[in-house]
Amino acid sequence: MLLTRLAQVSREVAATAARSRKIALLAELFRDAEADDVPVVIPYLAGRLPQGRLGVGWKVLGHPVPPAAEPSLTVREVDARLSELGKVSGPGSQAERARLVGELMGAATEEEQRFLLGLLTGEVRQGALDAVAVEGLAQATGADPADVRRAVMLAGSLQTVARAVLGEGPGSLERFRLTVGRPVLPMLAHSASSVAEAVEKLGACAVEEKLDGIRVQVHRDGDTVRIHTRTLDDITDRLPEVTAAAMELRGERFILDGEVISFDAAGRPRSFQETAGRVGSRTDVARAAEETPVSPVFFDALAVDGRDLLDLPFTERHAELARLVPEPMRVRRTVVPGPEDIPQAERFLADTLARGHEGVVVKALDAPYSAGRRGAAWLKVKPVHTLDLVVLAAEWGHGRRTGKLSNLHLGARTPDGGFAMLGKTFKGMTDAMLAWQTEKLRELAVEDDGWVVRVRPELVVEIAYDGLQRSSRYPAGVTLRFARVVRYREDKRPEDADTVEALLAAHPEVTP
DNA sequence: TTCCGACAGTGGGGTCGCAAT
DNA sequence: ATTGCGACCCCACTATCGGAA
Repeated sequence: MLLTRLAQVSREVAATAARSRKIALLAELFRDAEADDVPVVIPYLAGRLPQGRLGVGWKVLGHPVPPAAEPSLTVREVDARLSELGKVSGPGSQAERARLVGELMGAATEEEQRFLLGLLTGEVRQGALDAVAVEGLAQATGADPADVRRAVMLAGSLQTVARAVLGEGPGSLERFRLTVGRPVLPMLAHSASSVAEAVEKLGACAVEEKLDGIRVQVHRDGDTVRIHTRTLDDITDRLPEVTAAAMELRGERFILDGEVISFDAAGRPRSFQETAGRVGSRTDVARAAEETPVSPVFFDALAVDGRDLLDLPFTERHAELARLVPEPMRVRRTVVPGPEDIPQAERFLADTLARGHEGVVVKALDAPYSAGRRGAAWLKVKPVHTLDLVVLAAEWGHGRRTGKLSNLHLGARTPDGGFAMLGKTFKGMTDAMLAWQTEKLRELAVEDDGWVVRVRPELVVEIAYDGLQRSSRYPAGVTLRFARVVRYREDKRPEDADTVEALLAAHPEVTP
């Protein structure tokens, strides 16, 4: 298959908002793909490279190359060239990668160049990723979309399933079963603004502590342990303590879901930054493990003794978990029979926060494990802080925000009468707010370099955030975690905004 | 007809590791 | 030795489509 076909379909898919039309376009393309094209066409259409990331970013791609007049590249040829590119390493590798990319781009037409650029930078933005590809696959083969989706979740990979179903038909989907040793996409949670709201929604539920660490899926098959992240990357080699812990458990074959986190000597959780730094360390794991040991804390069992538990209600899965995993290695929880017991749930949240954790996850007792879904059966509740800050500048948006001032630079007052930038946010604003702030900030503009528009510090905005973290980037030595806009405060003047001093006082656990 | 679940888009900060300087 | 870049952790929120109620 020619790359130009893919690039055309991608453009058409991006041009339509209707999901049904996107699906039909992908289905038509899948039907035309040859068997050997499939392992490439599928990930490309889902906006991914089969090789994963290649170490090619905006810097390497920064030099435009004159496009070819006629399309000639095949999908498989592109894939082969990118595989070569991925193998380049060592001194001089960056220049060599740039050369290879330039060569490839030179063979591509303008439309193909745009498509490749999106692929290489992970920004295809055609409004069709995995979910639409799954539907398209079902339509192309006559399979039940639910069966295709389930197979993808269990295989942890779209292309494996695509190859099977396009080559052998819907019957092949049956062989994708939960298998110890093969990672499954984890179930995710929605947010709720209070435990009361969450319990009202779910009824009988478990309220569990939410640890601020790294999500892990631990597989043990006899003497073999494998540890995967939320995106199914294998991080076994970085976490010897977790492997050891899994070997201590009273089971030979299982899949557990949990969080890995570092506790200090007093048993208090270390900051996310410390845990993440440890889990990210690959070079001297033994030393990292000594300095910042981590512990696995489990909250679900997907398989035990090779038995698939996914469709069992949470109550039963948890009973299996409790049989296998001793209490200290399980997440703390309380079972809440119904809305009349909301005070119990609230006490549990308060207690969890007092012990230094992030919040709670409220889980319906009767819900199955919805692998790969952001199911409504799990609701996270975290405390939200708010501040009144001053807009110091704003950045021009991209994509659907092109032409709008989007990303706000936020400042808190300093003792000298100035402002210290605490971070940025583009979250929480509606289209109406986006339009309003674009107008307003243009009136206040003092400088526009085409990227950042600096403004007179006069506009006050209420910002919600999850907490403070240390920062080497910002002048106060701290930055807001997950800042988002709540509303503009036109009733407030900049001198009414919050101060850095007050912010630091409100978060004594974080020192700049 | 209205509601709501699922999904994509829009990017945020930090840390690590590698290559370049 | 330091700096810059890319990958990959954590993540909130809104808009939109299309099926469910």
